[in-house]
Amino acid sequence: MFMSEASNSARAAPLEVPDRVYARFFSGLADETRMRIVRYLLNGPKTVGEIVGALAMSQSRISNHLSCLKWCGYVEAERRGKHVHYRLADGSIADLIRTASELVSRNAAHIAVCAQLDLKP
Amino acid sequence: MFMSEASNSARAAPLEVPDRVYARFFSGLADETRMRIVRYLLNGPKTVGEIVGALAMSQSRISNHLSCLKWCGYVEAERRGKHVHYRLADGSIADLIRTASELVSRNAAHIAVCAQLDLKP
DNA sequence: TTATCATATCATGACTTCGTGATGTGTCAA
DNA sequence: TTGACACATCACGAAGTCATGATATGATAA
Repeated sequence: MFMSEASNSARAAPLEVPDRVYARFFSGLADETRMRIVRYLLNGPKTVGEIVGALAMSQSRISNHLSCLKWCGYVEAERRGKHVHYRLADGSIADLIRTASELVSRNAAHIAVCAQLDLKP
Repeated sequence: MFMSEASNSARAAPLEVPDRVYARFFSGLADETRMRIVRYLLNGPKTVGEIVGALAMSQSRISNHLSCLKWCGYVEAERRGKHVHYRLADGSIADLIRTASELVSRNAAHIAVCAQLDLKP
């Protein structure tokens, strides 16, 4: 069927997820715009227009990033009439942010200086 | 002083961390090589040489990524003689990976197909 | 010292990602 | 239907990231 994967064994084993997929997943949050969207959605579901207004960014920009976030499973979309409502796909996404907060706040100033990944300072 | 930031108020407020810094932080895990290193370090501290051997990658490649991970606060280094031992900087990094695991495994196949972020399928 | 092992840093080219502006799709009301 | 509104998609140029190979640094032993 559609997108099967290692479904030959009797019981669904812990399903070894390749590191490449983990990296892709985290790259969903590795962008300022997407991070702002996700954190804005912590306040509850919002339409695209609301997000565009709140973040003061172009519609195509927001829409592009939303599609990226949706693909990675961070958000879910639901059409209601002319509007599309986006919400965080799972409560544990907030946990993810929270855990990161603790780690980040310990050396935020340090990380902030890093303009490029290869050229840290 | 060096790298001050919003340190004018009497009490250290929750220290509003800009989204740009969160994004930078997560970009530390947004690379397959770095993810492999981090997950390998879940087994305990390792020297650079051990990591190079285990992941079968060039020394400069590993070293570059380690310095990136160190900068973002994922790992800490300690020199002992000729060797440098790297370890995860904090126990909650394992939590981060664990939380992500649950989210990822729900649609690993979906994420895996995403070859490029903008060009999803 | 000098040689050697272990690790770090750097410049370069290939590749990826981002934002923008233009255009496409879907929905509803008139 | 047509028009207008809300959103999605696309191509392109600018900027960022990665792996590589060469070179630099640090530590120990001879």
